[in-house]
Amino acid sequence: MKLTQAEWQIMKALWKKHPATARQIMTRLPNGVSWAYTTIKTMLSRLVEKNAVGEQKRGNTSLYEPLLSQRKARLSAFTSMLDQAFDGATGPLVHFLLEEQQLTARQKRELIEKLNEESGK
Amino acid sequence: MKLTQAEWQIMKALWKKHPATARQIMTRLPNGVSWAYTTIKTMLSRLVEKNAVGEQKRGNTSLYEPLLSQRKARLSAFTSMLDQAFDGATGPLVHFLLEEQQLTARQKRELIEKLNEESGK
DNA sequence: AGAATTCTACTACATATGTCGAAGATACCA
DNA sequence: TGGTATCTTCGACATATGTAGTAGAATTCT
Repeated sequence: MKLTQAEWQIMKALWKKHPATARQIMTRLPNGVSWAYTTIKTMLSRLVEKNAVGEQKRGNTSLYEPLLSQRKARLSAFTSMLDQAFDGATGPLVHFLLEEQQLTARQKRELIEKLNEESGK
Repeated sequence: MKLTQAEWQIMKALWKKHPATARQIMTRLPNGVSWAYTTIKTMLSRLVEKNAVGEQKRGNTSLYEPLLSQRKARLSAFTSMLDQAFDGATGPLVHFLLEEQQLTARQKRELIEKLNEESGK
């Protein structure tokens, strides 16, 4: 389930708290993003189509709920980036993470800790 | 410089060896991908537009050359994924990498080694 | 009840992306 | 030198994506 950029915005707002109305989602969008109400409705419809979001009506208003978890969305974003740019190989990615200073010293330390924890169990 | 999926295919073929003609690129595409010659030309034109690829004519034939390095392309793919799906925070990504078994035991070991090397210097 | 507000369902439209085909210019081979 | 293969340039078309307007139904306020 690959989300587009705009869809990510909607999903993030929805993951924060749900179920939620389109109106609520609108208020939760990041500052830079100011979409028309109908734009949000359109995005939601498309997400419902894709089964990434569920919709139930309460009165004349729709309540939306994520069907796609953030974890899965992330996994999908990650693996598709990995396939695309690193031919699916985590090896080069790891190399890249280290070489490109994508990790701060602190993160590296934490990473080491976690890795050690894991190898310990 | 964000590349689309199709553009990645072309770039990968071009990175392998360059300069290269459209025809050569065609033969280097992965097995699954069998685009018409003109499709490849179209992709190349668009990449030239974007300054990701340079073009020089030799006779009536164009020679193409990457202007965008694989490193930069990867960096861009990575950071845009990171921004999109992990709000730009490597912390959650690292967590994710470990939790989701995205790394094999061997990779984790290597990672530890590298991290240690680094912290040592 | 009538007006104002808010929703939904549709439609629309621009730009991006994936994929070519056609037509004319070039190059190469018998 | 004529034919055949190959290139290039343009244009085209479908689907995806971003963004929103309109019209009519439902709800709410006064």
